[in-house]
Amino acid sequence: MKRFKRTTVTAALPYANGPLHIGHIAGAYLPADTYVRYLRLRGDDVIFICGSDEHGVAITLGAKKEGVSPRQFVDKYHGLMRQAFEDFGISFDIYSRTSSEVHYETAQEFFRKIYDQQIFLEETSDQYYDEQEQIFLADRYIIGTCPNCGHTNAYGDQCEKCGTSLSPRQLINPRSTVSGKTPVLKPTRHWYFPLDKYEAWLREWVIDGHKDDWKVNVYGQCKSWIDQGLQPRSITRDLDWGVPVPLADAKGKVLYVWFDAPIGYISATKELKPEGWEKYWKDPETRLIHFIGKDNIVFHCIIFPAILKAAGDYILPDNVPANEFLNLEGDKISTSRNHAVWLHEYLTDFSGRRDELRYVLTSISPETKDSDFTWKDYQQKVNSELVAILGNFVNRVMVLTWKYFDGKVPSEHELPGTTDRRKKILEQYNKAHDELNVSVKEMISALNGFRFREAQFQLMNLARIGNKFLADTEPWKLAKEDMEAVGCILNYALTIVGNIAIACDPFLPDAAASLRKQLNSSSFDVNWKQFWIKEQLINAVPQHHQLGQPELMYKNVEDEEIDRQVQKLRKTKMENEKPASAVKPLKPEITIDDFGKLDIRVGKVLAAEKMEKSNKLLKLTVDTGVDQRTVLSGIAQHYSPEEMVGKQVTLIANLAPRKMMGIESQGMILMAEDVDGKLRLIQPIEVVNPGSLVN
RNA sequence: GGCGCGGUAGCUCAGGUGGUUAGAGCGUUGGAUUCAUAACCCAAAGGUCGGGGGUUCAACUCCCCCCCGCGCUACCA
Repeated sequence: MKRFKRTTVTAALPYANGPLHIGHIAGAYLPADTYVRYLRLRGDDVIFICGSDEHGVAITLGAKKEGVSPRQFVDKYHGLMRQAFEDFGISFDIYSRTSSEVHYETAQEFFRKIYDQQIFLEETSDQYYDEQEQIFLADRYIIGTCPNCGHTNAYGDQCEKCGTSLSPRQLINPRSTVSGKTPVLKPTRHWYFPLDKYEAWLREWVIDGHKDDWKVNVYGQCKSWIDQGLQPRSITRDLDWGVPVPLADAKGKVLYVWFDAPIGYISATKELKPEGWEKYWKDPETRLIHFIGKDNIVFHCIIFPAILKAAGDYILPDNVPANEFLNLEGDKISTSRNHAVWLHEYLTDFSGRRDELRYVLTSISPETKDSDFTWKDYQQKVNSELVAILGNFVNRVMVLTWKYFDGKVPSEHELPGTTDRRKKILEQYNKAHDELNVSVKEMISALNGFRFREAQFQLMNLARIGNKFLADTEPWKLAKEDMEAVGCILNYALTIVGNIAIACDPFLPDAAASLRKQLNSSSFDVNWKQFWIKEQLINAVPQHHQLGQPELMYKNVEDEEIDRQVQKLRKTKMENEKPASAVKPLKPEITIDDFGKLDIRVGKVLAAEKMEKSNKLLKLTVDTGVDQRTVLSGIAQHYSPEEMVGKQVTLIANLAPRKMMGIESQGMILMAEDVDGKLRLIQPIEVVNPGSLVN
């Protein structure tokens, strides 16, 4: 394995439009923090970079909704997230933001650097323009009727109701959300990054170069992207919030958020180390690691590396340990539906219990597949693992040492195996020692491989072995006959406790602090680094040392506490379900003349077949009375081709034809949409002649 | 529809290049114990390894088909 001098660790920049929830934490920040803490303890040169991602249309839209400026809007959420991270103990070296001055400079410099090499493509295309406000409308600023489900407030990039991804031109009756007016198409110029030109290079770097050291989910996702063929991607937008395109003739253009956001890692590093930042990004002996969620894979493994490559002399990520998603009580976490455990709320409701959340989230870390957080599970893991195994073991050893030796670490010496009892103790000691060293090695190897679940399990194993060692040697029984043996046992038990204090630091920093206090270790814990270097048990606590007072590290989570949380989630769920079943409001009034424009008539389906390569479209041949024509209809999930044949249908016959998937559709079949989204055919109650008008 | 990842005990997960009775932790049940936050320790029960074919002397492990979950992507007048 290649040796590196230093490591740059980044955690995905959270988007500044809402608070943080446990999904964010489990996905990126907790594994990153654990990893960084481990590297620091080992004495490595490491920096841990993060910050708020504050640009993009969603921010401007959110600001507008709250009636504040984008600046005020991001200030609020940046502050909130920053505080929550800090309160939770995520140990960033810097938590910056993309609205900072340094970032503007860095991002513009990047653009210029690539621009000057004439790598970008420039292209003019038609986009919707709001004439009243005199601005081009980004996809999110246009709403209209969703062509799929008929939802009247679908966004230009996606319909929130049916989840369909859209382009603005697909919307029926597009409206600007800024003025409410109908936008017009107008040409605008943008810059594109020619990803396609980097395909061969990416293939070599990712597909050949990282087949074995990247996680399969990450590798597979990249391969899928590259194999599908890469397209040039537009990297600018018409917007007044963002990093301005640094060109004389680019007024009103800003860098597209996905281009500027990852550069934020570099800006933040500059802010942290104005002088020495370059070695963390340009020295080939620096290892770059991105911690992200799976939604970010393509940006960090394909697009950003290509940009770094284009900019020249930057290092590329050595690994991108992306996690899958965390669910909550069996459902997806959803910010908009408020189905989430918010970090800042957890920290209030469970004050002083940061380790508990860290522990549970790491133990269910979605490393290989989506996982599920439940409060019941949280309670069980805290009570039966943190309290019963770890906390209890430490407490037993502390209490015993105080009881028999007034809190003074007993002498460390070889126990002569002069009696059967002592021979047995020696056996138990050897057994425990071997097992402990195996766990230590496996823990460290798991940390190196970003397998934090496994690593934490091995940490707990130390306490498990410790408990068994006490049960096997039974010092409380020996106390009546052989205090020398008791001393040896407790000396070793304290060694285990000391090594746990060292080992738990990356995972459970509060426990580590408590243990240092209980062991009163400030005079000797500088030596603890050896544990990480030797990768084996060390003599962590010197003999004759005076211990501190025992303290309980964890307390049981009571039923009432988790009941309250479960109730809270249930309540928001019920509130969410109400509006979902509501009937849609009336559309604006129209005149009889508006209605008269529509040619609605009854037709008969002569033939029906499934459209190839589409899971929603049926291709219908319809007898309209005046002609036979082809109509494509998005009903394949509601009706099979067989059951459509021979059916009478109602259609709009004078709708402008539209080509879909290579075939022209001449008309639109009318359907009733039930509250659950189910589509049902509209038919006359008796059979009528094909071509009968509907008035 | 295409592509990617996943589907192993109640829960969370291990199971390089196929090979004896499929493992761990937690939970459950029983036992033992009292130093300890009714914790710890021991033992047991519990799985047709998503389903169906195939290759093989032998498949959780290889191949094909199907089903389910998640994601990306196309498309939905």
